[in-house]
Amino acid sequence: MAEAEGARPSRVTIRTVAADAGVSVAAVSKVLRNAYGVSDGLRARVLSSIQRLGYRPNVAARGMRGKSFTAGILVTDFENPFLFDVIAGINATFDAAGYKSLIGVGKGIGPLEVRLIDSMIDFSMDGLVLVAPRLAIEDLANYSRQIPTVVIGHHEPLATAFDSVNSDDRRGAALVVENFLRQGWRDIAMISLTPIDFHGTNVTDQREIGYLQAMQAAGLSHLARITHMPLDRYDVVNEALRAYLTAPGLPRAVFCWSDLHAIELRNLAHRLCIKVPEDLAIAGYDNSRVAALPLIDITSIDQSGLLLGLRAAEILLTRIDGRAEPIHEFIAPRLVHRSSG
Amino acid sequence: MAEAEGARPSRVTIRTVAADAGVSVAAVSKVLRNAYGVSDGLRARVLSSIQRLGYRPNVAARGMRGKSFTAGILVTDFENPFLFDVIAGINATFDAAGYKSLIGVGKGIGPLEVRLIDSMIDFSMDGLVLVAPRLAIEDLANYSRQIPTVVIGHHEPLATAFDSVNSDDRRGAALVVENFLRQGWRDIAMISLTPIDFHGTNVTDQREIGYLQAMQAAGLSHLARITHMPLDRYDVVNEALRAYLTAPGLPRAVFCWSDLHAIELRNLAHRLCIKVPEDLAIAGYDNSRVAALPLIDITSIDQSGLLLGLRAAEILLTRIDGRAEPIHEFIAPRLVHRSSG
DNA sequence: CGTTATACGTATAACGTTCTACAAATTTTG
DNA sequence: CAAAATTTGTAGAACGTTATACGTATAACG
Repeated sequence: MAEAEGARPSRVTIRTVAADAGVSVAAVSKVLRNAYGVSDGLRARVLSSIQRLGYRPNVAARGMRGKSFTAGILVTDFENPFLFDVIAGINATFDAAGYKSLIGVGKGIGPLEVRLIDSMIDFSMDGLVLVAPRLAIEDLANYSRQIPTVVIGHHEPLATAFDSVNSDDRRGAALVVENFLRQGWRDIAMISLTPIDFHGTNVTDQREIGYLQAMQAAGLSHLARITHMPLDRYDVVNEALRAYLTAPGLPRAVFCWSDLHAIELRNLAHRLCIKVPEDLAIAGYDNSRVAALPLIDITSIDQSGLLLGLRAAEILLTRIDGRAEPIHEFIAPRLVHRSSG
Repeated sequence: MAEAEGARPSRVTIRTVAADAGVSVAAVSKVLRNAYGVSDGLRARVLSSIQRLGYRPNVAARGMRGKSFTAGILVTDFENPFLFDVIAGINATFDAAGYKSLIGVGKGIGPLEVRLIDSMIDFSMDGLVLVAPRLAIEDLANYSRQIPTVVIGHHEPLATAFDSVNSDDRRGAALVVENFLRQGWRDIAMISLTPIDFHGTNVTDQREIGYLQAMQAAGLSHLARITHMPLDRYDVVNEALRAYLTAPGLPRAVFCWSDLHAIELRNLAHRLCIKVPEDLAIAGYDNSRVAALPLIDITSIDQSGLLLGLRAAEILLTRIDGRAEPIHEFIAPRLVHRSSG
């Protein structure tokens, strides 16, 4: 395949279309936005010109005055398989509404997230979906005043400038405890995430509260204990889990903050000849594909990422349309039982 | 936290800065682009105003005349963990060059990919990195004439309008065959991907060629056989693999197109009491994190996604800077040996 | 000391849209 | 059938930048 070298072909603009159809630029714009005041004849003429020339409105120029019909999605990274479903859900809603989305990867680094959001605003996107942002709370408040924003995975029920959609993390944690109790285990511990945020309203806290409350409800407060671990540094996690398994006072059952912890834990248990679930029961969170593999097979909480994404996008669209009152919504989690506990 | 309701604050523009610094808009623009003809005094004044007001140039407006310093990345989906490294590599290079990236998820659906690329062009992005695009060849040729483009995971060494960076897929396949041969196995089969593309230059073909050539080099052409399977539909894959394992004439060793196949295969073998690697040796591709888990532990080819991404971004930057001669580069793959074969 | 370079700034026309006025043509009224 | 109301289309000013062309000071030259 050999294509012509040299200058890139000049773009078909609204002016090209107007000239071709023999009408004014304004008329073409009206057709594009299907605004008031176009006859059927004119519309047909313009539409056929658009078709013939393969015209596409320039989003950048469009955004400078009106809407760009594009929203930005900010995620931390792709390592967490849960995000895949969330994004699929968001995009499904957007597709149906004629919106497009572009994704930024913030890697959980505050300053990078800030830059990406800046970038999205600068591209005059119409709205933002932030998934588990690590932003400082004042940045979040600040941005949401500049651009319609929906947050997933960040509890802040009193915020008015942005909306949120969350899995009911307290309920999720309770589901795990109840599941363990049903099997007769009482010595239930939790492995949670090392706090990284400065504020006290995030997902991790909710799950810990849910765990503690469920233990209390069962009269087991004295057995409840939480160990914190990071998620990002693989070797650190591995070392910490190994220490956890070899220390005295190993619990009967462990509720892990993420499948990634749970998977690692089952692997290590296997190596150390600790039988799962006979000696140690394990449950994870996110119901990831790996957890479902027969060789791994870990009980997990399904957050229904798809639904979270769907709703977040729907809510964003109404916020873009001018709604001012905040919406804070919860999605019910679901426990998937497997051989690990 | 309660923030003020109502109108979103109006943006700080280049005009605001100019007024604040007591200079012309043009002067500010010059400082921004560090163009010729600004005194140190003026620069300092403008810079301090920018700082104080928190001014950020609007990328959309910027892109309408000059560069937007943003590139688009198109990926198929996030299910394939290999993409994670690629994106990290791309972003590392971009970061260093003051570029930002926004990601579109094409889900391997041609029309959606087309829309996303359109969108990126419309946002006047400076360039495109396409990762394993499913685009029709004429679309690819067409787009690469409109905007600087680098493709990863798509072999087309004669293309002049775009650049490419690829893992040496033939060599990767050969590495697997050689590994199996070293262990004394001769009856080596391949599970490849059901062809989805219309053209004959893609990754899948390259791996098949590499496999066949390596078998031939070992005088084993008569034993070489390739079975095709899809990747997307989980249940279909599972069913196909089960049939594969129970049919007569099971090979001694299987080279799988992706870790996702290999993982599923090892799981099923486990269920069917086929010992790995004693009865059946398995190798995958991509060296994903799951393949590395002790409970899974599958021999795999590392494509070095990070390096692929790094180089692709570097090459894109030079193409944006005006290079006209095409670059088509290869990265050497590496075999990671594990217990599966 | 006049002439020429050179450095520094400024107006202002793009870029591709949207959208508010407004004019012209057509239809509906009384 | 004139007056009013409505429909249909057009100018042209934004939007926030870049970049060209052009003035001035100031410095260098013979």
